[in-house]
Amino acid sequence: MEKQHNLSKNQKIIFDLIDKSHEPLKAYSILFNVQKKGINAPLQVYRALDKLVEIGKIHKIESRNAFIACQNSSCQISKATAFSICESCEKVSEISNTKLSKYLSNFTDEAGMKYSKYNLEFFGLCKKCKSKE
Amino acid sequence: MEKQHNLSKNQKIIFDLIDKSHEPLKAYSILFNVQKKGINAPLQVYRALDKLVEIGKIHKIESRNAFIACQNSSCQISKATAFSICESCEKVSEISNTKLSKYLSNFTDEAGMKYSKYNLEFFGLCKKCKSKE
DNA sequence: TAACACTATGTAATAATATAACATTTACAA
DNA sequence: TTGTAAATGTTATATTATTACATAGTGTTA
Ligand SMILES: [Zn+2]
Ligand SMILES: [Zn+2]
Ligand SMILES: [Zn+2]
Ligand SMILES: [Zn+2]
Repeated sequence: MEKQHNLSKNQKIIFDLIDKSHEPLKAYSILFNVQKKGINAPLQVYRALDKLVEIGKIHKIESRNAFIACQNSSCQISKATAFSICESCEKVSEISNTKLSKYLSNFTDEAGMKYSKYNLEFFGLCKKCKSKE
Repeated sequence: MEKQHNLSKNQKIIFDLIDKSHEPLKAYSILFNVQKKGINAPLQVYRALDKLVEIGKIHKIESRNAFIACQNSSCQISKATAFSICESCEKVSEISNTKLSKYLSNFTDEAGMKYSKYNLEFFGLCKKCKSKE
């Protein structure tokens, strides 16, 4: 049984916006979009984003400073994330590949260090962009 | 035979600083440190950083907005990078593990997409910080 | 040499991303 | 109902990164 996180008002507004979007959203673009709903300041956005990331409802695409909704229902805590990023159209997809996540979650370095978390970003051309070349 | 990149004046100053550092450096901390050498503006730093990243002499730690020298002589182009990051002391090391890099370089997703580049960041506690717990 | 292309530099202004500090309110369990 | 943690509201500010434009150096080739 997964822990149920009841989103607060601001968290819900911001999550809904990200979830409906088909592309990663940046914090200030989120801010702009929710101003009609009474969210006026960057900090209100960042606080909601922090919480949503913490509980795994969204992920931050570090190389883009942007946020997407988790596309992988089982990934309630964002400790093991992998994404594919098209360098042409900037389409981002979350990769959910059991073998990959097992491989990385069990990865141990030379010094015997085991990691509690990872983030992997793959870059290339998506199908669409590849066919246009 | 690897292509020899003769660094320009600014590139050399900034690379030397990063290379001597035992921790990732942020752009504005670099700027502060090279002002005595005649580099006065953010853009001069960012231009040198961009070039150094492009030729693989340094890497950007995306989750930290910071830069470290490549610790892996064979990685002249930064298309396949992996790092371990201590969440307590912020120590960062570049991982050079042939199996891992082969696994990731050959990774193909469900849709058959192959990637030309990846960046992986592992998080956890380094040896030192673990023993202090 | 002269013409050209390319890379790098210098400088000012500004855009984009993110956090600090403080006051108040809400949710909810002991 | 009282204590505590979480969330909110607001202002100001810090940090990270780029645009725009002018100039200078480097190397190649006609
Ligand atoms: Zn996810
Ligand atoms: Zn694409
Ligand atoms: Zn490297
Ligand atoms: Zn540590």
